[in-house]
Amino acid sequence: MKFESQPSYSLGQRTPASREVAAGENGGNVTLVSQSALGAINRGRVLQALYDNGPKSRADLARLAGVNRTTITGIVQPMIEDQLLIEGDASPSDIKGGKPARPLYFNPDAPMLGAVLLLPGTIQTCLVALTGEIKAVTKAEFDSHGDTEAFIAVMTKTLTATLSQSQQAPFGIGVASAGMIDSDNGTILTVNLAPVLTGLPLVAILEERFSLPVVIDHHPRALLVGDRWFGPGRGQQNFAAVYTGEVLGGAFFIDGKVYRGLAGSGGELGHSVVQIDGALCNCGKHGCWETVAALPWLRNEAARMGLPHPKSVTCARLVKEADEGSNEAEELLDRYTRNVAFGIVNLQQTLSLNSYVLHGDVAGGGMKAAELIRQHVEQLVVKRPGQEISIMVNGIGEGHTALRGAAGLVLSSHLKLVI
Amino acid sequence: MKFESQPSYSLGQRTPASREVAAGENGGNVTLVSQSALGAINRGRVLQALYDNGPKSRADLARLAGVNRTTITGIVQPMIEDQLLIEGDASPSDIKGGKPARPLYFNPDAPMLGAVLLLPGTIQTCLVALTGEIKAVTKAEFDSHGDTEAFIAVMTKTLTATLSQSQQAPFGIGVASAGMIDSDNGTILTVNLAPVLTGLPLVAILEERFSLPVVIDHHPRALLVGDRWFGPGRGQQNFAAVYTGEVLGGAFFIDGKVYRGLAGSGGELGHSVVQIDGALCNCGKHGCWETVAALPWLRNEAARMGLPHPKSVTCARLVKEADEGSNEAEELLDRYTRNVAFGIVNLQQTLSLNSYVLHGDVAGGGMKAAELIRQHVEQLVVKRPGQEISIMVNGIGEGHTALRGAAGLVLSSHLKLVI
DNA sequence: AGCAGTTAGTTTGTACCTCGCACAAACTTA
DNA sequence: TAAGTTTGTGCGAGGTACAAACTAACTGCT
Repeated sequence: MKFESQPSYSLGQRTPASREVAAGENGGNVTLVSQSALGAINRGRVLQALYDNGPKSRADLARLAGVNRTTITGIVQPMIEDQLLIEGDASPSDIKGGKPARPLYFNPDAPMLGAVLLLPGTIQTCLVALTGEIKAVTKAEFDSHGDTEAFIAVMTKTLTATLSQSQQAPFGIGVASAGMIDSDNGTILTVNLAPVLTGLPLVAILEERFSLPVVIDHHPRALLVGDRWFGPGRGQQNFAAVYTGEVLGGAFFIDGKVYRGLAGSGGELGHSVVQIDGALCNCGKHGCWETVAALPWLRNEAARMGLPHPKSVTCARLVKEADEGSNEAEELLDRYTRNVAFGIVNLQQTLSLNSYVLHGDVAGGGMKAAELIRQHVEQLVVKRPGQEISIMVNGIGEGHTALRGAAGLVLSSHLKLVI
Repeated sequence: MKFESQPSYSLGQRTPASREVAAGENGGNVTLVSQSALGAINRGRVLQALYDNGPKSRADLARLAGVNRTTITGIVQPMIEDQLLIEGDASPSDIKGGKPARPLYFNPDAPMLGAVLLLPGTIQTCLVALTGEIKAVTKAEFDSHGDTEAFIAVMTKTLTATLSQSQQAPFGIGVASAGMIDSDNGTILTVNLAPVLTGLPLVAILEERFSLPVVIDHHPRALLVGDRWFGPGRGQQNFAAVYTGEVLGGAFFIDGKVYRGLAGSGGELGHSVVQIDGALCNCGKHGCWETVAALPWLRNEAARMGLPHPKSVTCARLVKEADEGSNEAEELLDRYTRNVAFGIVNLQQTLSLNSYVLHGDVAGGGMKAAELIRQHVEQLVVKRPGQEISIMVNGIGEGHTALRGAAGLVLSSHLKLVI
């Protein structure tokens, strides 16, 4: 009676409406932790430790988690029987002798994760393996100003095309979307340039059509999660993802949890002020970070300085031209990275996360841009003894990071990592 | 065998070294939650719900926490027998009839909390009742540049004088200190103007002398905790405390937890940049928030504008003079509050906490200053539907809020609110 | 006055979780 | 071959929350 279609250890519901349970808050302000919740939490933590640290024996996991070996056995055994985990070949013994350990890791044939990237006019879907490998990519376009039914039809068709390429059903579907997202309620609030999506309860729709758990979050947060599970943020407990491009955005991983803020806001860094009464921003205010560290500023400055083809200037191009000996490019790159640094400095002074992963245009500048930014940040931040700031780059094709992040959203909610 | 000198439900150890347990991290990155920890967590949450919501019956608590009534009974009964809680008189029945509820609340005769406020040259100690009432205040001075042993002697004497005024031992001792504090290790890193404190492992010292659990944190964080337990932040899950004066500082309460950042840094808002290449700051950088929203700026501007007695200008005085009809005061007040607002705006864009409690000079300006700041923030922040920002003032004598906060630190760690 | 209906709090039994102990299995070293 | 070491597994103990069923106490209707 241990193995029905539902695994006995119930990592995450396969049914819809898991969202309400996950939310927890029931009008009051505190919620007690029940036994079963505790079990789910601990099972999730074991899996996360396994994921972050690579194949590990039961004994290692016990040491890592600071618990009894028997506890790990109890947690892990049903997962092995359920084919989620597999036992590797015995690794050589310790130098002092002893029974050789049997490392555990995720079964390569375990279910994958469904991922959707939703940008104005385009849908991209794929399957992501637990290793981060991306498979069965399907792309489609939709009319941003069209009919809701039409959009849902395209969405369903695209996702079906992807999902049908796998034997077994995925653990769930993660959606990364541009615009303002209410991740608590699973609805898209507004997307500039794609009015058809306004107010769409996408999670409910997809859960109903595919009978799988569905999660949604906005684009920068997906990048963050992608970093956490499959990128430079793997295994880290505190870091921020920073996106630069036509707009600026960010998201934070704090104390092992994605920070969402109230109603999923938070991380709207582009419109923090770095220049009181500075240049006018798209948002109607003055001196936003976005006015000095996004691509429009870069194009403007390139034009002002007389650089060639200022309209298509990017960080990557500046780095290349600077390497080829252009002083103007070098100078502009320095000012650009310094301006980007100010936003990171303010983040550092506020949250002191110490680690930052760059995405978008500035990530195109690679290690050179990252190093310049790091130097500027170091200069502009108040030093604390023993504090080291690291700036990393996620240079993977941007769509892929977001897709992996969408998959990571599923992983996070499936592993019940949020208490 | 249920009631030894130790209560059977073990809310927090009375012995030292509880700190190591609380820290949890054991080299690895995840730690499983054990049953007993779960019990402590839930007991803490019940007490917190009780504290935040005032006297409540078992049934109400169960509804509030979303658990079974029997669970609440099980949690609450030993505490009643242990005299921590008491059962009030039966309150009138529901309109539909039914057995009248017996509200529970904290026993007024329950142990108190020891509190210490440590500023350069002065020590202040007191006892704080669970109601927030402050008793047995003792003050002393010490030589900031003197001998460590001498300081410890003064400290011990002062604290002893306070503690001896209570029949029963307090739950623990909380210390709020100026300067840079490593709250994880319980040591003072550095205090400008008081070199004698540099590197002092104060928590270990006090735990050894008084055999009580001791916690320490820095001043802004104590203000935050004071707000959370005894001030306008009571019952809130997300808010920030902002301190203005000769310097600026802040601290955050995020998702029901005090945010500390790595090694207890975080919240160093004074040196976030609001004016790229702006005025030179004490810290050696340019355009820090502190250069436009702290008292030195205010004095400077007052002098520049020819206001009377510019060296002693405060927010409180500006409000008074503005109310008496001074246009210059009105104008300067507006600019001052606008400058303060920028820091809050950046915080809001980053963390989206929505609630802010003011302390220090600007709190002296009372509701008028708060309302001005609120208006500026509203204007400068990117609006999100349904989002309302509130600016509150904690006008209690500043020392008292910090002392209550120090006591609140004990309460937080005693109630094991951090998972 | 008596009874049904409603709510509060308790008793009892059940299920779940982690832990410590003891033990078999498997390997190294001497 | 014997001793030492490490891994992984039963088993019982202790702690925790929950559901069902019960008693207590009050309201309102007849």
